[in-house]
Amino acid sequence: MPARIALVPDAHGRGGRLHRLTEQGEPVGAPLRTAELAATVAELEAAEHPRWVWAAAESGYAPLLPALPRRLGRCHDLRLVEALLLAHEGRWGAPRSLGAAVARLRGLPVPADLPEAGPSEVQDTLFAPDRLQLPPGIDPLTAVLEVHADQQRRLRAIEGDEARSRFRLLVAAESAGALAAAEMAEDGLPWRTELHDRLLTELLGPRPHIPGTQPARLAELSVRLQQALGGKPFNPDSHTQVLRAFAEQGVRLTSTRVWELREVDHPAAELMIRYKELSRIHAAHGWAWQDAWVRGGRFRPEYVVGGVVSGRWASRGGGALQIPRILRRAVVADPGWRLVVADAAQLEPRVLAALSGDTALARTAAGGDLYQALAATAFQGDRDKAKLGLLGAMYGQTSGDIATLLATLRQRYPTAMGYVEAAARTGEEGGIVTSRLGRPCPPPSDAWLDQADSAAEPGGEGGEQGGRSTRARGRFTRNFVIQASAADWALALLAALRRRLAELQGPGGRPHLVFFQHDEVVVHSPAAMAEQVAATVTAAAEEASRLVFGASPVQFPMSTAVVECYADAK
DNA sequence: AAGTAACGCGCC
DNA sequence: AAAGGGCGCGTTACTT
Repeated sequence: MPARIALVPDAHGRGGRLHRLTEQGEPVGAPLRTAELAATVAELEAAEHPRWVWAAAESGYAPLLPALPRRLGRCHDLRLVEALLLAHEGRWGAPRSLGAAVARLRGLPVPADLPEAGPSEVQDTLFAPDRLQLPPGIDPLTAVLEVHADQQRRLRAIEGDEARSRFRLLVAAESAGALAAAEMAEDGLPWRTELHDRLLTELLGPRPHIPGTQPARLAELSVRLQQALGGKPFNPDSHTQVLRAFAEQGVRLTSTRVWELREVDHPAAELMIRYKELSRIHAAHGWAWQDAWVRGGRFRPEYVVGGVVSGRWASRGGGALQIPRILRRAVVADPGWRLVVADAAQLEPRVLAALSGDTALARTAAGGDLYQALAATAFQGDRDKAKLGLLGAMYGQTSGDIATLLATLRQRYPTAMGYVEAAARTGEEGGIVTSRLGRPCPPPSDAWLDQADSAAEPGGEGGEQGGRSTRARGRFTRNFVIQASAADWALALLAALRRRLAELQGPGGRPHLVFFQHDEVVVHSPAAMAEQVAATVTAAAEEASRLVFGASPVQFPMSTAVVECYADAK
């Protein structure tokens, strides 16, 4: 039975073409044409459970979703895999569209990737540019077959059995992420506009009738600020004007950051902090945001799989990954439904323990609260110190009182600390580090070189340890191995979870993922199934740990809550 | 008028 | 002496 099916939607209408493939990418039989692509795909999914091969989920999957009775199980997303392979091959600048990939294969001029679509373009699929970027005269299905076969060849050519099988796992997990991202964009996060409204009104005053006007509470704070700073009018949103206003009262600030304002002994400082808090909510997540991003009781952000070099996701529009905690009050399950909110407890230090094979740290990571356990063994029970020290080790921080904490960690956990320090050295020397599954970091870039120029050691002490930019890259690679391996794990979790959720079906409906944020998932579930979903999340986390880290003794516990309102989780 | 830099804050 | 990883996004200030 053929393992894969390539799929290409028609440029117009609901039809498309398909072609069965072997695992290696050789076409089997003749191509199929259908006038109802979604229906045909659904039939083939039920009968053959293939791995679907498409140019990109945006064009190959998202348009089918509304008409598909069930979600698809597996895919190979050519654009995401192309990006992974190009990075693996060290070709960082190269475009990754289907058209670019096929042009490279045929020795044609390689088209640049299109800039990412804005929200207006997303709505307007009819006139959306053809994002496949195919060179003229090349049939899209032919291109899919050629590029897929080439990618399978490149995957087979990866040196080392272990490295190759890990990278294949990465390819599968990244592709599963494409499925999950498209599905979450389709389903949306339950969002109660009336609760959001009420919250905004409590904080800011009623919604201004005239758009662009300041809400009452902000206007009032502006006035009080002005009075507290000598009465001269100034714009509290302008850094320069704020600095000047404070300076005229004899308060010299180097910035308008909140932490700096907190240390200022002047009545205006507190007002300024409050103003910044509220104006941020108004500007970033106020009524304008709601109008733009919430429709039909759902917040529908657009996720960008692999949008961060570490493999973390990014989002486009709506700031999906930066929703302030206070706004979680507006995220409420539908009647008769629950939100199962689960996050991996202290994911990154556990990843460090598993990555480095530090058995002492792994033992510490066996129980519930890793920082507490670490504090008990190494920091006389001081949890804050333990946390600060470990985070410092993972981020490359060396300031303040961190040094003694780091020394303690180095002594207790030489293997783990040696691992991050080796990664930092590799980075400082200009080398490449990779995640557990083989996602590589970018090479030293102009950004780091520029930083070297602009920061050219004004102290003049000369760099026996190298310059600021060298150390910055060391911090980057030090953190990369952990952040990117945590992203590997999170992708594996997501893949395992969506597969397991697809097997659950209750009378009230089917539980589905509605949110994913680095180390946290939210599942919208019929109330009667919520506990089962919680157990499924735990099982998925165990599967992810086994897949990514093999037989490591490190545990990756999920802290899970079943709630109606997102704000009530933890 | 439109694009870019800098700032500063939200999330992990 | 100081030295903290990754993003998105909205604002002002400045450049072209």
